[in-house]
Amino acid sequence: MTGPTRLVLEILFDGERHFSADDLFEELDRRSPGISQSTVYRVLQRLGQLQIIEHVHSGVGSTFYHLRQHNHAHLVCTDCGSITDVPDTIFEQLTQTAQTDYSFTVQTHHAAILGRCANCATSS
Amino acid sequence: MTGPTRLVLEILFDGERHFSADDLFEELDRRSPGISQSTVYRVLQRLGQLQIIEHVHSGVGSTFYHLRQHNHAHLVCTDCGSITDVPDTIFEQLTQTAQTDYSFTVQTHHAAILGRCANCATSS
DNA sequence: TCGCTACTGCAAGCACCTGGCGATAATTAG
DNA sequence: CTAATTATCGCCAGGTGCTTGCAGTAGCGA
Repeated sequence: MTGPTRLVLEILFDGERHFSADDLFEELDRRSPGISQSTVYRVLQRLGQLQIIEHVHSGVGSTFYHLRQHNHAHLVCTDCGSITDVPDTIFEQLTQTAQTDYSFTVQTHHAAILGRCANCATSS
Repeated sequence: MTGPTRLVLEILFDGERHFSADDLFEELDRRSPGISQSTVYRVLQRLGQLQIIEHVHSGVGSTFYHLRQHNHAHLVCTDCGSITDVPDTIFEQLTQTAQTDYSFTVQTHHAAILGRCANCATSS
C-alpha cells in the first residue's frame, strides 16, 4: 500500500462521512500535492472491490463514497445536496412490498432517496 | 411549436413509457433525420418546465424521461436497466418516517429505487 | 405581409470518469 | 541485501452525457 492509497484511507477515517471524488481529490492535494485524478478514481475503485468503501449515485451532483457500513441508507437533498444517514429499517415496508408484489430485490445501500431537507423545505 | 418539439411529443405519446435522451434521439433521427442533439435536450428541458414530462436519475445508465403522471415511482434493475412503474403507495411508510423522524420530504417521482428484477435475480 | 419571438443546428465546451503506457515504489524470492 | 516481480502511480488522451453561445430560421400575431 503506497502513499495515495494510505492517504485516502486516512482521510476517510478522519473526518467527514461522505466524499465526492472531487472532495477527496482536493483534500489529498492539500495533504500531499501532485496526486493525479486517475489515481483517486483507481484507489476508490480498488477500495470498493475490497469492500472497504461503498459508493452511492445520488442523482443530484456526483457520486459519493463512504466507508462500508451495513444497514443504512441515504437521504439526499435536491436543493443543498446534504446527505443524511438513516437506518435502513426505513425501507422495511418498501423492500418487502417490492419483493412480494414485484419480485424486485431492493438494494438499499445503493439507493439514495431524493427530497428536501428540513432547512430547504422551510426556506422556500 | 415547431418540428422537433412536435415529434418528441408524438414519440412520447406513441410508444414506450420511458426514454433516455439517446433513445429519443435515435427515434427522432429515424422519423426525421438531421435533428441535433442539443435540440433534443432543449426540448426535454422545455417540456419539463411545462410539467408535461418528468425525468428520473436512475444512477445506472443515464437519465430517463416520461410523460408526467402522478403517484408512481420507479424500480430500476442495476443489472439489465429495466424500469418498473409502481404506485407510490409503496413509499408510504418511508415517506412518513422520513418526514416525522428527519423532517425530510421525499420526492417519490424523482427517486428511482435500485435493485435487481426477478429475471436478473434468478440468473445469477 | 412585416416583425418579433421562440426554436433550431452547429460547434465548442464542461464535468465526471476511464484506460493505456511507461516509470516508480513495494514486496517477495533467492 | 540484492534482484526479480508485482502493485501502484502520474501523465495524458479519450469517452460519455449534457450544456451553452451564436447565428440563422420558422412560426405566429398584428
